[in-house]
Amino acid sequence: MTKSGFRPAVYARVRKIPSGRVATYGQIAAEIGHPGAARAVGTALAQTPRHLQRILPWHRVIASHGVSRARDGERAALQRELLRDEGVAVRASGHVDLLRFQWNPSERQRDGAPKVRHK
DNA sequence: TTGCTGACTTGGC
DNA sequence: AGCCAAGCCAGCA
Repeated sequence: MTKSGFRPAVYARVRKIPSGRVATYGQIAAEIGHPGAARAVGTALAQTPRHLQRILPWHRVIASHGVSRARDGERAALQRELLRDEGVAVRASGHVDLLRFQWNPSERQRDGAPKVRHK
């Protein structure tokens, strides 16, 4: 395959992320067969065409340490708001508990109310 | 082809 | 806990 179609693959994958769950850039990259291309995934989303921006749940894609680095930008603010609205707990610092909210393609359902493990 | 850029990741301080 | 430096990869001039 001469043309991997990296970006289209990214968009298709992101669109499958269920509400109330999140995925990391590295995770998306690995899922489409390009492990290590986390950075490229970020670039792809940054260059998302207008017609896709409204149907693409870009806010469900976060960095491994939490919400995108641009936490001072409007983007991050909106992202936190959208995620929180879907039931994802976003801390004030912007980081998310991936152990609870990270989307695992292998496990169907499990969305909406992730089990809170009490110690 | 080379070189630079970026919504990243990991490891070390 | 947060900040810095190096390593990765795809897209574009």
